[in-house]
Amino acid sequence: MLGAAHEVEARLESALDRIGLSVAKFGVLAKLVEAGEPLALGCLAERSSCVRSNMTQLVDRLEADHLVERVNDPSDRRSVRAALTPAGRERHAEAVHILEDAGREVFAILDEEERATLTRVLARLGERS
Amino acid sequence: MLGAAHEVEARLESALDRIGLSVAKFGVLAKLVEAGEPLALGCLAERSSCVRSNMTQLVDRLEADHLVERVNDPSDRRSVRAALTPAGRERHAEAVHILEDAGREVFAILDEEERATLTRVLARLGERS
DNA sequence: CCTGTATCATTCACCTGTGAACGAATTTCC
DNA sequence: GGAAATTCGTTCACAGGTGAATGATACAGG
Repeated sequence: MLGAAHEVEARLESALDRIGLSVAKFGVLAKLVEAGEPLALGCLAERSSCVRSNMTQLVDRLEADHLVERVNDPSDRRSVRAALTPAGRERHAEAVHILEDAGREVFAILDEEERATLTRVLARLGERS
Repeated sequence: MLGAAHEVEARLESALDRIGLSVAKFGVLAKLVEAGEPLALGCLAERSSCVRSNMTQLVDRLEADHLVERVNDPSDRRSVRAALTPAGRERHAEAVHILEDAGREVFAILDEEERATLTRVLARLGERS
């Protein structure tokens, strides 16, 4: 039963791979775009439901790709915030289109009612941590 | 939408962790129990839908846990087969009980019709590689 | 027979995730 | 004001996954 999720995830992963992204990297870019301002790594980790050490490495790789930059927070010298670069914003826009296409393709085989049930059921399974 | 799958998987993972197993390790043990005989690593990888290099490492860890043993195949000296140890068979049986309990708990919040739709829909999403 | 070619498991480098331990900075509370 | 607790990001060791390269074996065809 769980294999289906891996299957779908692998599809999105390989679609994003064509522009040098991954689901994890896209998640970070999307949160930065949504916020509209640089976010602290701890905040990004929390919104991504992962541990901080993971976000450290993810931002390392995004920085190596020149999609985000680390900037210091003058109001809290412990904190480091991740800021989108112009390239990062652009890459995110491309990824959105790719994911829309991939999503349509994956769910095309379901009818309207099945999609609705799936969405509702998965939300119920996921909401209680 | 995909977050729900990770949530459910994390639940099973933490349940299995109590007896020192993981979903991946359980998968290998289950395939060996089902086959009733030692299986070549390549065969195990194919049945687990993963690459061979991954199975090499997984069997490394299972062997370190003394749950399986590598045995040579006299009919093909390239091949290495994984054989269940008595401890492996026993651990598998414990895991089956744990997973049954965890599965019941997770799906208890769905009614009969929702479970049926979910099963059918996920099978359709997963079957076309 | 022997020269390719295919297949086996392994190793390596990498990506994504976790948790524990750490140093540095900030709060909190006497 | 200063000691203690908390919070920040990083580093490390690990689990689990991928793909590419490699050496050893098996299996063609000529």
